[in-house]
Amino acid sequence: MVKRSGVLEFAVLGILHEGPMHGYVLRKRCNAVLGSFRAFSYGSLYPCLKQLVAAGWIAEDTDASPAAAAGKRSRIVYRLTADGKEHFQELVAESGPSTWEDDGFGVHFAFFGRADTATRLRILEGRRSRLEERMDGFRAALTRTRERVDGYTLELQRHGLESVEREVRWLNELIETERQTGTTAARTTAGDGPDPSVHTSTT
Amino acid sequence: MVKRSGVLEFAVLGILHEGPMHGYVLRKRCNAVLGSFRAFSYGSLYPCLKQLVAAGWIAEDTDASPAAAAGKRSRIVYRLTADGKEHFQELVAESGPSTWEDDGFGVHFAFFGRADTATRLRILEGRRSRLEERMDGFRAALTRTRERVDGYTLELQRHGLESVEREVRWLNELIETERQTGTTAARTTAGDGPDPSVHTSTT
DNA sequence: GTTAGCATGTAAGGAGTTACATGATTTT
DNA sequence: AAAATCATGTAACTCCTTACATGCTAAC
Repeated sequence: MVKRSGVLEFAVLGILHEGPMHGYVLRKRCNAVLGSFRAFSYGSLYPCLKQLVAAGWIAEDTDASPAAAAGKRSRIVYRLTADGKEHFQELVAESGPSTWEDDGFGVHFAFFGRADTATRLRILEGRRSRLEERMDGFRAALTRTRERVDGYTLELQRHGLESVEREVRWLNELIETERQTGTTAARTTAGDGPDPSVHTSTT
Repeated sequence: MVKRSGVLEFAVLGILHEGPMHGYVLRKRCNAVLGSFRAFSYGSLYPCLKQLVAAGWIAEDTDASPAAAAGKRSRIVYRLTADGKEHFQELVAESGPSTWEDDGFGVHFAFFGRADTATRLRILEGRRSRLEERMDGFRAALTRTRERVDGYTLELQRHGLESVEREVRWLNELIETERQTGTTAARTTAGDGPDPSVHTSTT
């Protein structure tokens, strides 16, 4: 029983908003969108797709193109179901711990355009308070160990602290923008209606 | 067969350089040293310790303190063997992929003081070239998708790029220092002789 | 006609986590 | 004597990767 869920599931549902695809292109599209944050292998993608079908979030249409018609192994085209869209909206709005992790946040953020302003604000603020905790941790470590640790550990902690501080400033800007305008930074259209983002395109 | 290796193994061997300890304090010390980069649970620590014993990198001494002498479950004190020290030196010098990962790098860096200058330089440069690849990835993504993606994805990529650039600058400084002095930033004593770093202390 | 790349999958394993079980020792 | 916390472990599960197996189709 190889259960599957989490970040890959989320990404698949997110990508499928662009329209029906079969596994192969889905993975490419996925790795293109998530860019440098995460990459998935077929070994996890295909089993994940099956799970999502079983759960009812997506449906498979065995390719109806003329080329298929024989008894051959036709390509399977996956599309989002209504339930899947709904489920995705729940996931986007979710503020569970995984969202605050580094990985999880990158992926979540990649589909931010599909959440509404209130959700976005909540997620951004959640992430920020997580980072603030980390900052405290760094600062505590820095004062605690300043004398009895070698220069490298110190350097690492300093660099870590500065990175986190930078990200907090970034989040502050985003939160500010979000508060003022609600919808300036992006074309905001939550999960209904025609796609707010890219459709599969020639690359 | 629950195999174990990698970053936890590395951390355990690193920490045990400070002196013999039993599992409980080892984990605390570990999470203290690795601070905000990584935390381990007992569920992975204890099995890992057994593996390390089986491999001969560490040895267990059933606590010889007077309190134990009865038939009770005495606390097990782990100490590094000579083989273990040797193995750790190999691991520190290792430039395998996991070292360039974010997680792996933080942990590796935390024990940098136990590697020699040449090794340190190699690792720092390896990390840097990894980051440079990532930078290229970000830049490519930024130009590729500038028009057909919503503002959030763009923001994310920009922030990501800047973070990586910052880290590259940081690495450059470290590499520079390392090249000039070899041993200014830290009290450098590679894996022999008495400990270069902290001994178990009251906290 | 054979390499390259499209397309789908499975089996085994890796590196951990959570939740649970248990018992010893110290503090209040 | 009850509560906290020290101390050691196991079982089940998570979520993904690698390596493998397979077959189709387009390009050279």
